[in-house]
Amino acid sequence: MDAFYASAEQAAKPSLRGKPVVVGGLGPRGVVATASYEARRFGVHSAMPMAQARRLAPNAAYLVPRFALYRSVSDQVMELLGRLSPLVEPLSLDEAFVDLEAGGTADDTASALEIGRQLREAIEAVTGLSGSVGLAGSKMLAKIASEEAKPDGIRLIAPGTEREHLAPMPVRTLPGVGPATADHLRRAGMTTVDDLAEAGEAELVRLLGKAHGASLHRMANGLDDRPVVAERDAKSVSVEDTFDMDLHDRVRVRTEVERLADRCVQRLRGAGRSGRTVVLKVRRYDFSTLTRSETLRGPTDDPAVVREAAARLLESVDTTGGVRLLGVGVTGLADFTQEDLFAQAAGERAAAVPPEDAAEARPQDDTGGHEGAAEREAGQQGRGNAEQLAARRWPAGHDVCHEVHGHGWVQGSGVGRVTVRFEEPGSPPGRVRTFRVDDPALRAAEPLPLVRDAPDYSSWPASRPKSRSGAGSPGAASSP
DNA sequence: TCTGGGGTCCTAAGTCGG
DNA sequence: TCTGCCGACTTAGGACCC
Repeated sequence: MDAFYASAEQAAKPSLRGKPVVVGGLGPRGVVATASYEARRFGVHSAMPMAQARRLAPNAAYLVPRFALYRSVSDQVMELLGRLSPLVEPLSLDEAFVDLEAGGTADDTASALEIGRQLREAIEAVTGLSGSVGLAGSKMLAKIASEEAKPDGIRLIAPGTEREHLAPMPVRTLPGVGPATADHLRRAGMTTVDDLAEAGEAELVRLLGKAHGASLHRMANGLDDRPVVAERDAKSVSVEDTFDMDLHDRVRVRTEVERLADRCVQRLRGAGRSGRTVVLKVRRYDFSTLTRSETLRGPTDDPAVVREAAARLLESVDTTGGVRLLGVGVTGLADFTQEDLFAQAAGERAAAVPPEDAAEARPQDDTGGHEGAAEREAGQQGRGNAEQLAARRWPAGHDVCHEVHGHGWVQGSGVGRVTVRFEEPGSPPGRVRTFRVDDPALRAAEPLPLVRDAPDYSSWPASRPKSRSGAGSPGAASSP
């Protein structure tokens, strides 16, 4: 999907269409998750610190991510992909590999292109958003093709042309080559994929190690036989928080570690899993990051056990100077717990904890990320002010409903006021009104579907529904 | 106002048991 | 019984991806 989060927000908020939109964490340490193509023209891109984005594009709309909305759109897209093949490998909410051959939906370039065209049409019709399609004989090349297709396009790398296609591209194009590896290669005089192919496997292994070197050499030669894997079990579960201000109080640090351990176990249990190794992550004031881990005798999903392991690990970490981020994770996942080993000890420990500390008693904290951390920091230290409370109750970009004015979204809040724009996906750009933050006529609302009365694709691809006007050719598909 | 959150994979060193 | 080797496992860190 193209600029997925930002595009979804533009589809949901007609007044933002054609305007720069930036989605990400809005706290002092937030980063950009997605920038719309309009915002990219100002130089804003994902992973950029939000403060820098605001300097580059001060007039863009800045919104908090709404994962519930993105997930529902993602489900719709994945459902369409599932119609093409049983082998669909999601990479994230907005990207997936599909093995068309295994699905019997395409077996040559012509049929693949036709299916790709139909898919883009279907995605646009069902979600209102544009997606790009890359077609090739391997995952690596399909991914490269889809990058080239963006935004709102389709691209095929024909069999037999792989090497010549890749040769002039920068090494960063290949999956697995990030800033560090690229720098390493550059110092060895290699900047293009062709340089890697010419260097030979032995040289790359010498430079980058066995696994990385060998796989890079194959990739550089256009060879990639990794299969599309439909279902992959998660190998770890973790939660982490970056604090708006560094934590200095050791007691506070410990409290946060225990909270994170509880949240981690909640997620673990939600997935029906247990884990054997507990990992503590600490990012210090100077951004240096260290991890400590402890392997238990058997897998557990007991909050008290994970909490205590994490607290023990914290003992071995020097936090003087301040803590910027804390994280707790569990790896070595299993589908069972070693109750015979843990039930008794954990039971004793749980009985020793005050009931309000039990995981079940925790308030839901599913907004994810540092906003939650910011609120706790402010609240716990008694520095919570009206601004933060308003931002918490009325997050920028979230849906609201007003008794008189209907559906809208929060444009901003502050000084005891919340500003709402009243519009919804199908409506023309709406009007703005301001209310008191505690106005009883105003309440939070669920996101509305981006498309109403979408055509029925339940028998696609065997037969296509009548396309709506304008969706007939890929070039005419609209890009939000 | 520098630098999120949730993951995966790889490497290397140390330990331990056979 | 002593020594060496090997493999498995644990731990920490780094790189990468979306």
